[in-house]
Amino acid sequence: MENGLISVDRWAKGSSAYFLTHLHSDHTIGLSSSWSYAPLFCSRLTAKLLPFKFPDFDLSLVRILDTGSWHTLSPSPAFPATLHVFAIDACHCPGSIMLVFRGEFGCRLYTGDFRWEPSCEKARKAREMLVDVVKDDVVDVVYLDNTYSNPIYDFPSRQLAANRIIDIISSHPDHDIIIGINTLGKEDLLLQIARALKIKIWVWPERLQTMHLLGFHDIFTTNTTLTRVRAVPQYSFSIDTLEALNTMRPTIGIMPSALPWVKKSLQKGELLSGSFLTSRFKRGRMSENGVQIDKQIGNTGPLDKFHEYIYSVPYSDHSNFAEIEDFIRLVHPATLKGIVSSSSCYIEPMYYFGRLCRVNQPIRRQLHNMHKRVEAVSPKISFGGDNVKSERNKGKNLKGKFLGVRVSKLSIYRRRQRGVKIVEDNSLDQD
DNA sequence: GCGATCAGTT
DNA sequence: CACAACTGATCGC
Repeated sequence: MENGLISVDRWAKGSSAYFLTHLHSDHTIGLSSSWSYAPLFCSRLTAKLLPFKFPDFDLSLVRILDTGSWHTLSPSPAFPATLHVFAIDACHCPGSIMLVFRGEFGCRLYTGDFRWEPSCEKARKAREMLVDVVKDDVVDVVYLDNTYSNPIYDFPSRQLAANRIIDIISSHPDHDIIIGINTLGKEDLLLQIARALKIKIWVWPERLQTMHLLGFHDIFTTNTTLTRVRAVPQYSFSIDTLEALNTMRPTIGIMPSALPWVKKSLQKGELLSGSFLTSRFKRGRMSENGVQIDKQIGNTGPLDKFHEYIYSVPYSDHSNFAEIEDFIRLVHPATLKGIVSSSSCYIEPMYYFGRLCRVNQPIRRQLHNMHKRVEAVSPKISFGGDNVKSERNKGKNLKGKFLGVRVSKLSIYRRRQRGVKIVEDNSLDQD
């Protein structure tokens, strides 16, 4: 397999520069404390958090990409090309960025994981920044966070979901509250809860350290006697946990996640015809006045009750279908590639968004026609993880058949790694 | 011990 | 069932 000049969220040897969009573990497969192949570019906040995840990481490799300005890598023995890169807040988790690259290969945008809601001020600013960056150029390729690039995925803004969660908590004034979170992300949700209910929030000790690194000093605590709201690792959040807790004190759990809600719709057989939840949230989104709608949503019945003690609220850090569509319309790239391909609901992004691309239109470069396209002798860039099924998996599947075990077709495609390889058109390396 | 991969969990 | 994100077991070195 070819290695490119640069890699994004991909940590195999062979590139001259590596880019990290954010610190979730599905984007750091292959990265470790002892990794040292080449300089690593990331946001300031990611750089700050990096040693916490990888304690002995060689920090002399780290290069900060502040958002809002171009950074240039000039030719040198270590980096044999000129590359311009621009980082923009992806609003996915603290430190997350999307990246615009300009080089011999043209202009390419790697979204990383992102959520840009129209109602989010930070996202609006990021969006303006992107408009400014690409306004005089054509984006040749968008590498897209296509996690939910299927119209069946429709869920409300994080603001609406947060309000729903706050309502659930305030309607259980005598209950302890457990909220499942991961090692990074959903801080805004917890902040809003703390602010709205004027309470502190318990987190586990490592998470408190993260909160301190993120600059939150007075909101979180590791002292259970100071608050009835606790954010716990999602991994330790289960029906059993909640049932055990309820033998001690009345406790409810809240799962801030988009998917159980999809599941619920599926169970009701309403998914394909448009679920009641979908239409409910659509009404909310179409309204001009978000605040009033918040209350409407918040006051609706226990539609998100998942279990006797558990509520599931569709709080997602990935863009929903409508937001992705809006994003593609905005960027209007020549073509698109998904960075996730393991989903059973996966549909080639061009299927839905191809009409928003320029593939069938004349591509006219304007100001930044920096170069002619050189016939690539070899791929110049290789981004992200590859999403090609491995020989090993194929073998495993065959074995399954041989033993008469019914192996899910999906298992062949199971890939946890995120990201994509970027190579020159028509020069895809074969595995 | 380390990294890579697989299996399994919410 | 699925998803993203994570933990833990296992294998090879």
